[in-house]
Amino acid sequence: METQFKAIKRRRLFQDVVQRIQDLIRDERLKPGDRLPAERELAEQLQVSRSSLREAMRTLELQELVVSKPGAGTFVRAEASEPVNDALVAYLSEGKDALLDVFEMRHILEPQIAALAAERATPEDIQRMEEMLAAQADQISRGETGVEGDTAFHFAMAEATRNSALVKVVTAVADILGQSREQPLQAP
Amino acid sequence: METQFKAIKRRRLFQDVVQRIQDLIRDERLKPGDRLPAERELAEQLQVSRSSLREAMRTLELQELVVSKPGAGTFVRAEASEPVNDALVAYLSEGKDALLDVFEMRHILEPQIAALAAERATPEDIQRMEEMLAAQADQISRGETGVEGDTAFHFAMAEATRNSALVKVVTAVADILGQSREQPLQAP
DNA sequence: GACCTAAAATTGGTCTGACCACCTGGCCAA
DNA sequence: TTGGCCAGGTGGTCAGACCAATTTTAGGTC
Repeated sequence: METQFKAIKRRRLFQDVVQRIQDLIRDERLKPGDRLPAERELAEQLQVSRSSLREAMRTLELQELVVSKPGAGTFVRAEASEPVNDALVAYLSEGKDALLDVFEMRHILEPQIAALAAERATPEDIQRMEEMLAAQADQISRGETGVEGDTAFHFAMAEATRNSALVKVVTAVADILGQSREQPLQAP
Repeated sequence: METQFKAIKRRRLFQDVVQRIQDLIRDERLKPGDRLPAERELAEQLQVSRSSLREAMRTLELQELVVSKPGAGTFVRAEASEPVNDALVAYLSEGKDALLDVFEMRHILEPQIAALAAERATPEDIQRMEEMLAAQADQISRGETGVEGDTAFHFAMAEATRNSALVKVVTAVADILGQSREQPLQAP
């Protein structure tokens, strides 16, 4: 009989440090552009050696959360959201039929988001969405496709849900679909 | 007078080491499961200090190319079939109430995914999902939470939709929610 | 005061050597 | 065969040092 043992995963010091600093950034106690304390000082504050702290820094740097500059210091990265969003876009665009899949995902999300948005939208949200729709109608009347307006409307609706995760995904999806329209011709 | 500046990009030592080992793995001179030379030895071979080598290891580990086991050694990772996109996970985890938002997104996706899966699932898919459910029930009967089984079931269902985008998002969501259970206590 | 320059202080990058906890494998006794 | 014990190897962590790039500061000039 096999009893099941919880896999004891060894926790390394630098991982705790990474977590700690990630939290500080997420909670916006560290804002983009801020300089972290010097390695020696930070190591002492966190009660770890500089070696461990530096291994944590390499991790954070690879996650594009911070950037180290010799002689200057280590800084919280300024443009966090946009480039990371690029990564999401690239990731979701990978693979065969990715475009169709993304389109389908949007189709799935759309009604649910609309429902959520309807629950939570403030008058301001509604006004914004109406503006988006008006802008879209305007675009179409000018003979354009109205794609930009459509994208903006979906984005506004996602924001009205007050759900950051949905906003991120919708943004990425809109990006991908928008991109695909702009470059209809592709490699064989 | 033309002074031409060669684009000086500051290159750090550990980055060279990373490159070197990446190449070895790509060229299959290092195959999955292989053990790398010990840190002390490898450092001497590459003519760098152990500190720099270790920073390189953290990078390779974050790229999921190798894994270090205390007392045992560092091994080339068996290729992960569906590598979890850390960037996506980190991105969706950003911000206030991110966890709640992610949870809500899963709640939104769930019924839709189930519907899609129901349409497209093959007998094999169904069998797999049944196995997942059985495993989950088994876990619960042993007094566990059944979380792993639950996660696996959702993943199987997402795969049954044949939609790669959904699989990716569901995987990331499961990862985030799973992570949050493992680390309940945090910094003050 | 404004402006430039060079020394001093600060900071990340690297190195060295050491100690610890853990894993492995071989040896030996029960 | 089984189980315990021990030595060697390995990753994890630490402390202190030096180097190179950068920032800050202190003088000095106009």
